[in-house]
Amino acid sequence: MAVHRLDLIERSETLTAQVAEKLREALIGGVFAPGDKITIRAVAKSLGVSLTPAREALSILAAEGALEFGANRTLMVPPLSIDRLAEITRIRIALEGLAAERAARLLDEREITRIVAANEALTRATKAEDFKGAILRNHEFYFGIYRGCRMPTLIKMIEGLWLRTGTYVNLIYPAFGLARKGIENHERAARALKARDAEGLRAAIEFDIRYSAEHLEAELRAKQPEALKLA
Amino acid sequence: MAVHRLDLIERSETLTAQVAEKLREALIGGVFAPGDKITIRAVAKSLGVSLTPAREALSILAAEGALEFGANRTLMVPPLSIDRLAEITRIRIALEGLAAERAARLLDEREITRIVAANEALTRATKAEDFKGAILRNHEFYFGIYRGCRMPTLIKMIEGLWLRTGTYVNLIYPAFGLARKGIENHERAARALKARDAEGLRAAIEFDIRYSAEHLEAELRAKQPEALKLA
DNA sequence: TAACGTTATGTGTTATAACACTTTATCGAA
DNA sequence: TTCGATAAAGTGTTATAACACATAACGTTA
Repeated sequence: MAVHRLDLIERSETLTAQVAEKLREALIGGVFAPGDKITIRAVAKSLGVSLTPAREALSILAAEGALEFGANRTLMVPPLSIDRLAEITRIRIALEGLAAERAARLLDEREITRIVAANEALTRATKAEDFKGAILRNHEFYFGIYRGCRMPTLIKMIEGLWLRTGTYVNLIYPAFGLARKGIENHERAARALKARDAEGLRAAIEFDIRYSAEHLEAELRAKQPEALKLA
Repeated sequence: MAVHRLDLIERSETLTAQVAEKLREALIGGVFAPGDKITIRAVAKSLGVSLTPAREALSILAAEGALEFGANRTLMVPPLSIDRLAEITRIRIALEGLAAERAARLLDEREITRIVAANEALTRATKAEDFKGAILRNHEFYFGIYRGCRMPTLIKMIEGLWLRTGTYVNLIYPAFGLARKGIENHERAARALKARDAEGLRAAIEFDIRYSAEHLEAELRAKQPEALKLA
């Protein structure tokens, strides 16, 4: 048999997967407000698909925890209570600390330089008050590190957690992004990374998670004290 | 208005949710073998529902990581490679350690006595070689503890992790359950729990996770050395 | 005007049909 | 018998229709 090595035909993703991805983007992009009800038909119509893939995508997002069921089986963007933020923060510290520690040991030089570059781009974007860009760079920086741990299940779980706070991060980033402390935290992480200091990187990441969570919590208390009562 | 206090009508769960639950039970019950292909129509027919809820339930299970996509969008019960087991074990230690530590501080006396009772029932079932019962008691014991941490998101994540190894635990339990060491581990956890020794409980749980993972790994290497190569 | 019943609209749920693609079975030719 | 083409069955994907239930709008009545 003549063995010509050909690239595989790329199979376009299913509509369900595309809808789910669009919804994730909208969620971290701040398109929805916390507490917004999301209906199947609205999603289907706005993306030009039938009910079937829209509904399936929504139930996937719900399974991932990015959406939640409200009364009467309606779906909504979950509001973030103080308690829930505290819980997510604890889990993030455990999981992202683990990922960071292992990544420090496994990342190769090329990846490290790319991550450091993402961090510099983040600093520039923040100073230029380009918040959309900063959020993207921030994601690149963190997940550039996490991908280094070579634990795909772990990475997927961390992504799920980020999705839950994504809406809020978007809401408060302007105030938070300008804080000098945030940039310092990233610098510390970048230094530990370059030195391959696993414990140091873990500490820096954990500190940054805690720091930004405190910032977000303060913002929550200020802007919507009723978050204390919400589920 | 005559205010007669009536119980609320119980709304039966959707077919989708019921199918998903049945599948989870089958997965931890050892009905499927790792690598088995699962088709939408087979699930639909065997449970007497149409394609729609069957398909939706399957995609939820896939989102939870309990099922995986194989070639050509087929769904299958994910085989457990040594690497993947190692990854899951690391995550479990991080997450279940966190849950146990907080639970030791928050559980009340009534819950603790119920957990200890579940452990005693587990020991009895193991000695009587009632493996089905032992697996159930084991679940009760662990999640009795974890529920005490009052972190619903965390608990759901841990449940997802258990689902991934469920099939295998079922396969190897007879050999594992009889190990005296396993019972000792549980006893140590129960003692720490009664003493409200958070650090001790975390250590006991972490040790038991590591111990049973080693046991499972040895079994994997013995029974199916090809697991090393599988994804 | 306020409370209530009625109708209309919106919404989640489920079944079914149609389509494209893959896998298996079948069968004829070398 | 074996290889390869063709037919058949299987399978995932998607759209649509029908149904039950919830909510909103509307008008009627006291």
